[in-house]
Amino acid sequence: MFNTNKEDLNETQIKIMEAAMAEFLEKGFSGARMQNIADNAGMNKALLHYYYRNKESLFKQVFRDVLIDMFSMLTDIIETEIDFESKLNKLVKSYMNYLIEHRQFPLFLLNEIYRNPEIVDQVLRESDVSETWDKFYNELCQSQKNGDVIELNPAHIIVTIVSLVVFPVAASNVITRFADISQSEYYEFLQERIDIIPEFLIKALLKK
Amino acid sequence: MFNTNKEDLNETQIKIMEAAMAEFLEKGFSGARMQNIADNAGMNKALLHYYYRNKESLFKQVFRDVLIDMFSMLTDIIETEIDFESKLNKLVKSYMNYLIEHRQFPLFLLNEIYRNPEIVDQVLRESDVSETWDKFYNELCQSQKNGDVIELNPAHIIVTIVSLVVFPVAASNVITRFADISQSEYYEFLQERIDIIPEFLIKALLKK
DNA sequence: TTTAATTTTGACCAATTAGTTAAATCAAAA
DNA sequence: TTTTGATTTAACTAATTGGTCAAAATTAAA
Repeated sequence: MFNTNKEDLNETQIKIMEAAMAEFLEKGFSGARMQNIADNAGMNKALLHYYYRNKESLFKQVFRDVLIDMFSMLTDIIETEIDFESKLNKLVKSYMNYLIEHRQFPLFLLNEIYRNPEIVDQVLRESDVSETWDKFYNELCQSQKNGDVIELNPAHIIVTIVSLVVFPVAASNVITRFADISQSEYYEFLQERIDIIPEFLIKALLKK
Repeated sequence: MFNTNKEDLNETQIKIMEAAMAEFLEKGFSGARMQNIADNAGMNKALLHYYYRNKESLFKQVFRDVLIDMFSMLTDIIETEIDFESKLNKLVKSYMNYLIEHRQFPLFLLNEIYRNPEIVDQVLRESDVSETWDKFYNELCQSQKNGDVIELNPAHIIVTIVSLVVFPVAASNVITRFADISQSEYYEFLQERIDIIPEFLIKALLKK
């Protein structure tokens, strides 16, 4: 998929990547400051530019890493050969769990892809994300032909699934503020959803 | 709700607000440039500061306007007295239509509230957004008591509805890139969803 | 041990950017 | 017409920020 081997990064590079990821996730590309990254990595700013030509290349690397991380587990599940209902159930549960542990990822991706399409396009093209989705798409079509899944443009079904899984995490800050609840209360709420959503989807999408 | 009367803005202020909104929606707070705003408003940068103390106050005004716009129509519909199914149907359809015409709004709000909670908090508190949601929440509870709506924590129902309505718009750039389709193809797709989603929700949430 | 290459640093630079100031212009009132 | 206050501008400032460079420190090789 990508030719980034985390193994052949030295200690300095790892510290840079950790600090850079924290900074970019929190502030986004335009809000992030190279000086902050250097400080939090415990080093001189010039050393950042020694390892990464400029802010953009450092950002690209972070973006790559986030994208890989977000889709590798997804790919693993989609590749396994089980019936559609089980796969849907496992996919949704695993992914919701994953997103709850990486709450910053969805909004980061949504945002940077919106604001920086050029930077991001090439990274996206290098990945095999779309192939993975193709496989799921085809299995969905097959399940529809088998009469297991309701008749509805499969693209709509996929967007429905993704919406229900991703949005509550991407919008967690907005929701906690609007509903005036604490982060931990909302965390509990999301935990509940891990059981509710697969059930909801299976009821709504599968013919019984 | 807010005491901003668009009527008592002079021509200059209107030009500023239009240019500022375009800039902030496209680039976000940290990516936006006062110079760009001045240029696109066809004026000197100092004039910006004559009307708005600083970038932050200008941004707040834009944020306010977006928030008001996004929730005023919502409020109108929620306030009308019709049965729950009709209200849900109308709410979802109107709002999806609205969002398709204002695609930049959802991601803008998600993002700025995440990155700038302080700036945004006071604007949020001034609004009566939460009251509006309370009314909908109560009507939902009532419909559950009447046996019209399935038993499920109403908060989960509301988040489910909002996810399905908002996410496909907020993520439109990501989805068009991942699915490798054009903006206009996705626009068609969203138009289809305006009929699909209310139907889907009513089937999933209402007892028949 | 000496030499060469790599890694790290402090000090600096150039460009950008938000914000200021004082003067000029304009409109309305006296 | 003159004066007064509001509006607009050009030129400027101070601070921030991404990026550079030459030298120092460290590590690896000879």
